[in-house]
Amino acid sequence: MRTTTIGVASLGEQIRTLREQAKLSLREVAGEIGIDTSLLGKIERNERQPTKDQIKQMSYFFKINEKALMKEFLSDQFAYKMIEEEVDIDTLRVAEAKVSFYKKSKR
Amino acid sequence: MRTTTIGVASLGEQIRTLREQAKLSLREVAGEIGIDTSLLGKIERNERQPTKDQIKQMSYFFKINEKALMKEFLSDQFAYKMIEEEVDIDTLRVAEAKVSFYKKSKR
DNA sequence: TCATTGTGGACTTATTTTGTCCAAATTTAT
DNA sequence: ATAAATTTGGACAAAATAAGTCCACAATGA
Repeated sequence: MRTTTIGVASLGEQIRTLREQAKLSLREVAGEIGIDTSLLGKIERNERQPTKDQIKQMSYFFKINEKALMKEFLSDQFAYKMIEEEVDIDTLRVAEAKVSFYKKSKR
Repeated sequence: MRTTTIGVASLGEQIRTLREQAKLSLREVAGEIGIDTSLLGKIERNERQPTKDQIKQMSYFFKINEKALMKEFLSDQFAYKMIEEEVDIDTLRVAEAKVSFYKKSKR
């Protein structure tokens, strides 16, 4: 039986995995995406957050769904923030309620 | 029977409610907290995000739990971000999984 | 009508974050 | 073993984002 950790990886780790599976170097991918090698390295190590545009470029390059990558990006940000601010997990339930409420308010 | 909207309000709205229930003006509260009247007004209208310190000041002033206000603050931010980036609600489930995973990793 | 309160916008200042450069370390191949 | 390529780390510059201020105007109401 598999452990529960399968499928949980940070955005950076996921990008690194994609690159390694394609057997490409940082330089090759960074060049293609139009960013510095060092920057891509940092993104893979979660030392820098990619911009929206970089997420788009990467999803094109690796031929994966852009929204899926965006989801990884945001869930990562939320998780880091919650740990940093030491709020309990219920914060996410409140956020969920607010999303549907705010969406309704707009109409 | 109550509607489902009870209890869902933005951080700014909640702060405004607290102030109005105390029958205080923007100037009075802002002065006490040490910020500009205009800034407090903007915070109540969600045009500015309060800093961590301001959240602390307000929780002291209105005698409410600081963590609870912080929860409102973060859930608000998450909700706005999700709507802006148009990601689906499942993003929050992923975030939840990541929180427990990252916390375990740290030990 | 006068005084107080709240709003809106333009602008400045501060803070945060990205991105670059380069040198050192690590890995890989010959 | 050593040379070449790859990756990492840190210091710094540049850019982007966000807070905070000031002031004029609008609204409220005594």
